[in-house]
Amino acid sequence: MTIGRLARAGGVNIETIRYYQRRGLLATPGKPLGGVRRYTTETLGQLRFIRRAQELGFTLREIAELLKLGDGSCAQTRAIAERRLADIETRIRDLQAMRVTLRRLIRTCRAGGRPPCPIIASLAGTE
Amino acid sequence: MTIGRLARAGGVNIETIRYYQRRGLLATPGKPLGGVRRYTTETLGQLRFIRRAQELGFTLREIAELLKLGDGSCAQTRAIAERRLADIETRIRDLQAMRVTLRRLIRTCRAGGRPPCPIIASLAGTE
DNA sequence: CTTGACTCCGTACCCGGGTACGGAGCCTAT
DNA sequence: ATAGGCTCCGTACCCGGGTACGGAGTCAAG
Repeated sequence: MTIGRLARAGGVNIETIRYYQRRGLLATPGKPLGGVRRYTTETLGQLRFIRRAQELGFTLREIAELLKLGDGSCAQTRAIAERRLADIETRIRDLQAMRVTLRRLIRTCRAGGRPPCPIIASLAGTE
Repeated sequence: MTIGRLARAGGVNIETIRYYQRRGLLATPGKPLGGVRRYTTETLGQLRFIRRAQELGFTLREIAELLKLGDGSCAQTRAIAERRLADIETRIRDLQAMRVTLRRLIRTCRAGGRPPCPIIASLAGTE
């Protein structure tokens, strides 16, 4: 399979595949002297691995680590996953705090009369 | 107050202030012909406004809008806040879905015996 | 009136995750 | 055998939110 077909099969841009190769996430197959590189379904599997891992919030750096570890060290893999989970939980908490405050501001704003707008007032610190 | 003091008072880098000026978030006071620009507590207030809005998840582009609207249009301000809130809620849901999956994988991994690692297997699609 | 700290300004660079461009070479169907 | 489509490769650019650098100018305290 050529890079174009690989890209379509994986649902990504051709340039994204080249980018992953540069980042060391995908191997670049040798090309037959002035010819065109060929990819196998193994590469497609790796590409899908990357996309699935991204959907779980792993960074490309972590995905590279996971791919390097392979199936070998369950404990190290789990450590990466646990770091990612901790980070996700922090982000959820931060966003929930934002949500609470925004909801309150919007509610006050809807209820309130004319200016000063409570949202602006709150941001300005002149509440 | 000079830019350095403004930066310290606002808890940001000097370069960040210049950046906000370039982005149109902060006005650049005129300078006295070959002298040094002076800032007032009003600018400090705007700077704090920006940081507070950032903490609520507003982008710099939105903050620029909010500052331009000022205290005038409560309805438009609220519309921006509602868009931000909707976006935050989407992000929370996405992160919660990631969390559920990661937790499950980590639990399975901890429980499981030797390879294949369930985390890797799941990402590889060979579950 | 000099020294040291600060400011000004333009420009370039950082991160992460890509996307775009363009000329040259290859490959396949007609 | 030639046209069209694809690939290769280097390089540059995008987004958002900044940070860094370096030379020249300014300002205040000793």
